[in-house]
Amino acid sequence: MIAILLSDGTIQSFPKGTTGLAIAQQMGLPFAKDLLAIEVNGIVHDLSHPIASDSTINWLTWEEELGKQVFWHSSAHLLAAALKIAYPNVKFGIGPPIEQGFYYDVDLGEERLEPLDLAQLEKTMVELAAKKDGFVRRQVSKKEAVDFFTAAQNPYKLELLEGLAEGTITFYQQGDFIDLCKGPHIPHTGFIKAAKILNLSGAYWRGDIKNKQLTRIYGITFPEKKALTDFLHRRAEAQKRNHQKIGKALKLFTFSEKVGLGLPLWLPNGALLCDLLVEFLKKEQVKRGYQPVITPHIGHQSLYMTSGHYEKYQADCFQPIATSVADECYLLKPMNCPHHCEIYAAEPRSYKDLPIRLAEFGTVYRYELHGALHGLTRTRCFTQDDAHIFCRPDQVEEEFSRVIDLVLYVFDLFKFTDYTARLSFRDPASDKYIGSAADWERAEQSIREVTVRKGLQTVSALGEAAFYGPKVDFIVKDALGRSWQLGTIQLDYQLPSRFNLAYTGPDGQSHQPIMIHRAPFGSLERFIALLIEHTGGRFPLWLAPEQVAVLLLSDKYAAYGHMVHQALVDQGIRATIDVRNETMGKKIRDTELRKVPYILIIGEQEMIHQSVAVRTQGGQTTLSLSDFIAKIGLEVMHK
RNA sequence: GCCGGUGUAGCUCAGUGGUAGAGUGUUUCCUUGGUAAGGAAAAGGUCACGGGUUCAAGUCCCGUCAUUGGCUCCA
Repeated sequence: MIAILLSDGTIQSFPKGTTGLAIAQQMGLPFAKDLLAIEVNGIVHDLSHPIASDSTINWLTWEEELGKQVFWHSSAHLLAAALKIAYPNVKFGIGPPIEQGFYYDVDLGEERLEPLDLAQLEKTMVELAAKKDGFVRRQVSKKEAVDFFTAAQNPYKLELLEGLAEGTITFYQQGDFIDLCKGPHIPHTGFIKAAKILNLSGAYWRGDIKNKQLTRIYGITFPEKKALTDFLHRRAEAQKRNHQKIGKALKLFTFSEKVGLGLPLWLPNGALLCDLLVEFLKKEQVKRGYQPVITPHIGHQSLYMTSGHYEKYQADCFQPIATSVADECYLLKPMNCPHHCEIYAAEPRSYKDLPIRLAEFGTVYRYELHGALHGLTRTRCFTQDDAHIFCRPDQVEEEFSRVIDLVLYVFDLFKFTDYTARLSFRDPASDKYIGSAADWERAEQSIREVTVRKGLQTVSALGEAAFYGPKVDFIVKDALGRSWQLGTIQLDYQLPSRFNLAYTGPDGQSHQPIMIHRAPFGSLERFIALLIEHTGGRFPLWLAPEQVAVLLLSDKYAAYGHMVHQALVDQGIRATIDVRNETMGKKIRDTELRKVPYILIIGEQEMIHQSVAVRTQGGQTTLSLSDFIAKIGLEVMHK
């Protein structure tokens, strides 16, 4: 007998080699029929997996994330089986579950998937699922596996097999369909009640651009039809928060082919938003000891050779700008740091001067790949809320920690509560980095210590570091769940060395400062895009391009209405007045669609009492004009 | 850059080979109103662009450009 520690904390004895399914049935669990898989000592297994020794178990159903992952992984197999019926010559790559569903990378050879085929695929999947075929696991020898996929003429699975050791290779079969797979899977296909193919894309085999591009089919499945309907509904709702749609509706920004790809044009409302954010952060940075600097949009090409940016990112820069002087070349700046390094170098620095924090809202230009451009989140021209802190080694942790405070302050203010702080370290196997291993070790260690001390919840990512140093990136999701890096803090021992930056220490000797690159917003464009998606365009009062709209019930009250409007404008409130010949319902609707925080209705009652009828999202109330002005003044001040 | 989708009025979109459409916005007129669409009229189009097939192309085919969903990249 073995002892099983159940998720409710009790311990029970079961025969050695029992399975999750057997335990659940024996215990008569009410949710036994919903069980998808079992976690044994932290590892997810099939319900039919024999448990050999004392273990801690955890039941997995659709309600658990891990359960969903197993469900979707099995669904990928179901999709593959359906594909195999429609395209007998299809060759399979990999088919993992993802955060929302799953995909399968397939090589369709000469065939092409048409949108009409997708509906058929969904239908086939549901039909196959209804057969309730079990997912049968079978351990096979490497030879058998190689023979199988050689016969199937599948180079992808053969390549995967090369990386697998004898004794670890398993096949899963449901119905007629057999796939190389380590599992685990749900008991049978019958759990899958609804399927949707979401989209198609190209995807390089093993993520390598040098490899063949396969067709990636994204899909999602559910244990109930209604869950699929709900999912599609939520998705459609999320799409309404798309920053490009709202940006157009609220006249925030636009793009013009004639100006150029990925070059945003800020309309008055959007420009106001930019200005307000810049003004906010400038004030905040003054409080925190930053000094503003301004640098040109171009710089000598050689400047970027010195920094190393040109060597690394030549292809991602706009072509160098030639002048009438031979061999003279300027680069549209892809980064602000080299300029800031030269400002640091402009005068001799003492250890007493440090830290020096140079801040600039610097606009940079990067020639992003055509296919990578994406609204305001990926542009070829964007403004970084950039600053570079030059400090002594003994100041690194303190400075780094202060920057974290600033980033968190900003995120908190804008209610970006659901972010990931990613420690981006180098991949020791890669040669894309500059600088000594010792510097990197020191820098990564510092970042680890500071983030731990700040109590920041972090995830680590190897290979995500900048070429000159490790960083902490603050990542936020958009309406559709795509991740975008906003804030970033980067530690850099390399540029100070490349630019020969120095300060005189207490010992009278020359020392090299350490640089911290940081940007709480990251880029204004991207930050605003995420702000739009998070607020649905309903900005906090202090940021709303139009804060108050004055609506006249009829032109009989025009004189009072204009007086109210002017009083608001005089107080620095962004107010408009609607004098159109329209019904009140119409004016309110139009104003609500512009997501104006406060609507003032002016009619006879208001004129008599020198008051305003205030309509907000929450409801309506009547205030005296002066009380209203005082109220929103306070609201703006407290953000 | 690569793989799919899409491109029709300022905006949102319908239009499966036979005279270019709707809603909304704009302009003008009527209506003078109490919390999300009052009524009428007018203006508004090189159906992204270029080729091809056809008696005939917004519609079918090819190419280009843009856009969108991904892949790759992201200092």
